[in-house]
Amino acid sequence: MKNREVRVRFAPSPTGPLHIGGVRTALYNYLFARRHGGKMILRIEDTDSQRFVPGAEDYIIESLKWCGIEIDEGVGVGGPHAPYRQSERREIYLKYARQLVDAGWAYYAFDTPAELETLRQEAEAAGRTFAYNYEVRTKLPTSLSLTEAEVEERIARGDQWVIRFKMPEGEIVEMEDLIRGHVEVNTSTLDDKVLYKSVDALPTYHLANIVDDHLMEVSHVIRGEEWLPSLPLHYLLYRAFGWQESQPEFAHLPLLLKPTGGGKLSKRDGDKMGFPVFPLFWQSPATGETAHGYREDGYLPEAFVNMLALLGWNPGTEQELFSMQELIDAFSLDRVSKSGARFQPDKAKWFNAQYMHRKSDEELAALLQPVLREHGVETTDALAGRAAGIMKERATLVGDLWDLTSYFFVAPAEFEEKQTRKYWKGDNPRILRELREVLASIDDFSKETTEQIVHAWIEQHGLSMGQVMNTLRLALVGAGKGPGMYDVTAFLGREETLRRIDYILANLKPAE
RNA sequence: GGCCCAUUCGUCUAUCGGUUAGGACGCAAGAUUUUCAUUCUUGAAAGAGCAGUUCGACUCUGCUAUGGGCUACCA
Repeated sequence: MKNREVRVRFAPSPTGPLHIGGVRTALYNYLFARRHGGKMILRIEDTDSQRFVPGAEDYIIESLKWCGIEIDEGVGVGGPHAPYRQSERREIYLKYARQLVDAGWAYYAFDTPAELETLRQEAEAAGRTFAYNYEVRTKLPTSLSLTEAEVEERIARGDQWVIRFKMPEGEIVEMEDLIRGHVEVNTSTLDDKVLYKSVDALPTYHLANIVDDHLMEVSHVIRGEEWLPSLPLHYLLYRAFGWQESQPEFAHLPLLLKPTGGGKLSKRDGDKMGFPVFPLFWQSPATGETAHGYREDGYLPEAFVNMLALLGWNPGTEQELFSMQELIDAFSLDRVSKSGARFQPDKAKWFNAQYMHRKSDEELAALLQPVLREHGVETTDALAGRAAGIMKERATLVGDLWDLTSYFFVAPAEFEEKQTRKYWKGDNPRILRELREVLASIDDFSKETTEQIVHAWIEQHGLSMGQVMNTLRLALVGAGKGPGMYDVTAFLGREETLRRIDYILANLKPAE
């Protein structure tokens, strides 16, 4: 299928919050679509009525929106192939399942769980692995072993049934994966997967997925590696339907692994090691259980997306910081790696810090204002931006901004003990009193002028720079933190600077 | 157990038969410094093992080992 319109889909199941692995899959689909001028489809695969979780769909949509992953077609935006929620497409699938039965590619099965269990135990007793395949299907009540009349009767009287794919025996399926290359599998090692179930009148993933991808004219299926084992089934389904001509190309993405130990990344890892595995905060409607999200934990979406993009893909250059547009321009499936990528929380922080450092004062004001309000501080955007701008180099997460800038807005009422012990002793209070008079005489309280005058005064009196500056820092900040002192004095202005000095002189007893 | 996929510094990765195996995170040391950071410099740190192909393998092939995924009327 050369030169056909690129149409990709992200097709999550609404069984809970979207995991960052899922976000990455969505991102790669999006980048691929945009890179090739194609369409990005969002399809909700809610064919498991048992595992449906209310709110999960909204969560998915909001997560993608936060990341800047735009949907061209699908749930929430509509499109020519609507509906895009599989539960709303249920009447479509039975027809296709029956088509397969009629063509001899599938069959009705009436077996009960008990019957299956008996066979499973027999197999185990004989030391064989149980699989529902060519060997066992003839031993069970199916449309292959029953007469047509019997089948019709069972269906008519309301027996539960499923339609299973009749997996061929001893055939080599040859497949091509855009990331992994040539893969082949012997069908004898596969089993007869359920395609449709009468209990809830819904298809299983395999059927719904193939039918919808075909109907929605999907050109490339980009999904997680956990789907690789079912690729032969999917190939066979395209063949059974006679859709080989329009069969999409496949790309199976490497998995995201735990930071330490083995296995896929899971929610528990995040809780245990203190980093989010979800893009947004989540609260389970059933248990009330909550989970951290990158957004609420103070990560910027650009940083989050940048970090995720580089987990399993690289541009082949040494560039590490990418805007979404740069990612789109550089993205290519053949630079996606084959092996699983271990998630690294430290790197996520590093990326965020890089983006924090690059924010303008205006952008920072928008980030800081809500935090300030939370702490009861009312100030202008200009001031908030200026304070954040002075301190942004020290920030990793958005939330760091409060601790970094609070003293610009709130005068210290208490003084850090360590700093007090170190600097509020000996001659220092007296020196500060003298410094107060120097400062009081300065008309132009700009950073440069103040620095010039104070430094000259320090030199003239043969004082220690460290002693004077840190004592002043204690007075103005209340602790041993903050930017250069003249940033603080200039921001505070003369009146507030003097007020804070008077306060410490009047209220803090020198240490001994 | 069976099937499939994978395997370069601790981690993410570059290398597409010939390189002093490069970069980044993290770590260590140093410089800067008025606190805390930032920044800069430097350093330690890798081709799973064994065969084979080849003049020459990290790169190709096979086996082994290890890791991972799948093995539901879940996706």
